[in-house]
Amino acid sequence: MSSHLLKKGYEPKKVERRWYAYWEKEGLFSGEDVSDKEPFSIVIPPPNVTGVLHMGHAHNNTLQDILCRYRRMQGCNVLWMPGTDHAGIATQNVVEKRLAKEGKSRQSLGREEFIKRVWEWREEYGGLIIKQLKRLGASCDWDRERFTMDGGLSKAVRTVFVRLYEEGLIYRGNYIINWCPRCQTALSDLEVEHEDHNGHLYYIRYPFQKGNGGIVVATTRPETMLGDTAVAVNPNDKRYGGLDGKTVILPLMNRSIPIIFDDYVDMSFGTGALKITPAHDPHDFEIGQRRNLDVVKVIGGDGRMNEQAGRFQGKDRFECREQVLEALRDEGLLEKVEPYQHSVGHCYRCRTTVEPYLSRQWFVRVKPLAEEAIAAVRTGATRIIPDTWTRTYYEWMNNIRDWCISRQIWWGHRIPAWTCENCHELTVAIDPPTVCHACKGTALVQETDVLDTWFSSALWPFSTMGWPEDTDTLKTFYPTSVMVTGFDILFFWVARMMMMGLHFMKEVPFRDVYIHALVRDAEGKKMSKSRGNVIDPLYVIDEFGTDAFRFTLAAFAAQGRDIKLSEDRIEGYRHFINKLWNASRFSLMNLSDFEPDETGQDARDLSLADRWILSRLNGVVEIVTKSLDEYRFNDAASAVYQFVWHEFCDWYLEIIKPVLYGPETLSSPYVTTRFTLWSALNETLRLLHPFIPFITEEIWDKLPGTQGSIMKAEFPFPSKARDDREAEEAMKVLIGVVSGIRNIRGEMNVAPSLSVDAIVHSPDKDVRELVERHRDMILNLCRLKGLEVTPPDERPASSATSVFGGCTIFVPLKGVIDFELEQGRLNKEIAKISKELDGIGKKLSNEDFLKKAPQDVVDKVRERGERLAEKRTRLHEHLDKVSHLD
RNA sequence: AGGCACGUAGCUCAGGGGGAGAGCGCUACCCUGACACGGUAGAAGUCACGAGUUCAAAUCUCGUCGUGCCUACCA
Repeated sequence: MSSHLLKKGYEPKKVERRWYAYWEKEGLFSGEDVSDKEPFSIVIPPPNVTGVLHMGHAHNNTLQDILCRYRRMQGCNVLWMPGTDHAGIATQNVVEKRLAKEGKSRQSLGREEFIKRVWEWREEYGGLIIKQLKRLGASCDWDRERFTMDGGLSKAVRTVFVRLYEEGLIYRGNYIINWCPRCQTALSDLEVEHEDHNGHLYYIRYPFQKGNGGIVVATTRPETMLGDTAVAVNPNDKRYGGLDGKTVILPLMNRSIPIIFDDYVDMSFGTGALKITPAHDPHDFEIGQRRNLDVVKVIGGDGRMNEQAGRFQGKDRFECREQVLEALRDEGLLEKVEPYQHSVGHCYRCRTTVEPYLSRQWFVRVKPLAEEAIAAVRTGATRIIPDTWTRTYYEWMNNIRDWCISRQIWWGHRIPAWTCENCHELTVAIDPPTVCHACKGTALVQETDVLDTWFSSALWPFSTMGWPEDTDTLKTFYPTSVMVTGFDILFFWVARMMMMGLHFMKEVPFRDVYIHALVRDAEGKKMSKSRGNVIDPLYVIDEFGTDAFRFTLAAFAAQGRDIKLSEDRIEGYRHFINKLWNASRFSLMNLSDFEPDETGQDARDLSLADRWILSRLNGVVEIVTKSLDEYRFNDAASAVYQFVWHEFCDWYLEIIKPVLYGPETLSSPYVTTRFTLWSALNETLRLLHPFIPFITEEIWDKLPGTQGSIMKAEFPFPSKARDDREAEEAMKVLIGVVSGIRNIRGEMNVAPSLSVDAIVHSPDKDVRELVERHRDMILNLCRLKGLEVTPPDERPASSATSVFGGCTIFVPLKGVIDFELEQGRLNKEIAKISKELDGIGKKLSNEDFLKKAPQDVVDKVRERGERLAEKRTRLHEHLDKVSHLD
């Protein structure tokens, strides 16, 4: 028997590198475009090219990998489509920062040169996160790696744009959009993050043009008053009756502006008078449209006041606010200032306060698209899991507003629209047109804006598969099986993929959407760089190994609850990996010369323990399979953890040691035990592989009788035929007896080195025979020197007692028994039983319970009551004896 | 302002109408020939609070309190 098969400690680093390279080399991650096998596909939520792997990615991709490896082993044709996202604003920011270090700007380079630099940057650094995903063990089909700016995907983007335009679902127009003065681009509503802000409500008097007095308006943004073109009041507001047709003088600007009546105005807010700035507020804009008001833009794209702002021109908008207030104070027009909390929008990329800004932009009319997307979930074509998110999805889809898709940046898909310099008509086309569609003129100038990055992301499930070509990949793998993602991009991405998928593929992009939780720090706070509480996944992998990390993530991935992660918790699961390693090491030591074929399968005469462990294994396989099918990763992980540690290691391995250590290697028990050990380990490894791919492959490789990668082995499947209730029931009895004896030893302070005797009384002949037949096992597990099994008989003198099932267990402790200790032990047990019996008694004496509860429940309670009562009686008897000298 | 989720052992969380569970931590003993990243045994909970439904509630309903998150065009 040799012990060099596995090293004493598991060394993840080398193992991980070796096996990942092997898997890649052997092409084990490849999906087949044409295959008879059942397809299973996932498209990866593409990380930003600028990204580095964070906990969110690690969690997200671990779950996807578990699913992919699971399905692959089940015989599916699996495609896990990988790739990255060009992340327009983020990437542009990164490259601009680098340029700044060289003393350059994107403007100084020019558009074309700048784009070239971005591509160069991408070549050099863009692959970082892909490498990191590989360290996680991600089994993506890397040969298919996509990038949202690739030629094929760009073609898909242009195709979609043109078709939507032609269908009237894309339009261009002047509207108030969210503008980031730092990024100098429009943002969609979703890209604005609202935060509560402790500001002020300023009350400003606008004097009447004629006569004395004036009207007081309230605003949080006094600088916008420079662009006011009206003051509105509610027509029902008695305070302002008779002001119709009156005008006021706009302070500081000395413009005369009308007082108008509009239902929109809330009488109860402020003074009931609302200043109207159509160019800088979405509602004001609407009112302005309705009432044909002038539009005066006073803030420029850079966040500074423009030439319309009079003497404030050139000032930053916030600086201007202070100066406007100062000026109003000087003129005595600032009536009062109140502290006021309101929410302020910030750019999700750079945190700059967003400016509502009137400009010409491109929009998608999403309502019609959203209707299809709502219906798809309602009919169950796509399931959202957990179900609670369905409501959120509907809520958002029902209230959806048009999507601003144009961005005034350079990095991205340039909008395929050309303006004719001659007739100013737009020509929209997939490929650059040579003539204007209207006047046939040839002087065409392309739109300079690019598309929102999410526009191309929305096409990801089919653009990555070759659309608009009609490819085999699409035929085989679309719709994808499941989208695994966090709720933070449910709207940004999932909803939009639904809309685009349905519209262009006429089919949902995915059957299931599994929404997982966020990974937080140990205190439940969101991990963020500024907070300094991030745990770097790569550090974790280096420190604890990928498998321990993955298993932790799976074990904590309960639906609907965020994961609070700390190093301690990962360390705990490293112990599990180590346990598996050592159990395997032990097994391999005893299987070194084992050949599965040499054991006649039919001739096997399995021991009770053998039958038990195989039956239990079947039970775990059932739980794992069912749990993974329902995306309950934590249930799967804890079931397998429980089995490996507390059944396979704690009981099975301990039970079989004497057989393996014994001299009789030709005996039937030796042969069958080795066979069972081998099959159980073999199956357990396959069961564990999706969660912890590296260590299982390493052990698999060393396990006799296995061929090729474990990735190609079959995932275990549960079978009724393998359920062995009889063996499980019998083992329950033996485990109970062993635990009873151990309990006595432990509580009575019997030194572990001391061998004692035990006596088991049972009125049940079958139980006696069972215990008798496994006396060696019990002797060994309890360190006994003798075991006697008899029908209930005279109670052995000077002994401690334990009652389990029908058995009464005695451990004679002549001379060493501490009567007080024993009494305490018995009393405690009796008290526990009595308390339970009280409850049961109450139930059984309740007429209604007996009448209305289902019969099987009544029977069960009654039976349990009898059992407990009997047990208590026996304990009482012993307590009596122990109390009256022994 | 609305909406959603969550309050179960010291900590992190499963469970979801009929016997309160796990992991970590804790206590005692043990380096027994896979593993001290280990073994054996043990202690520990008014299942947030209050009502209701029910023969029966940690579990279902309503309310209260607390904690998180999301949405929103409250000047």
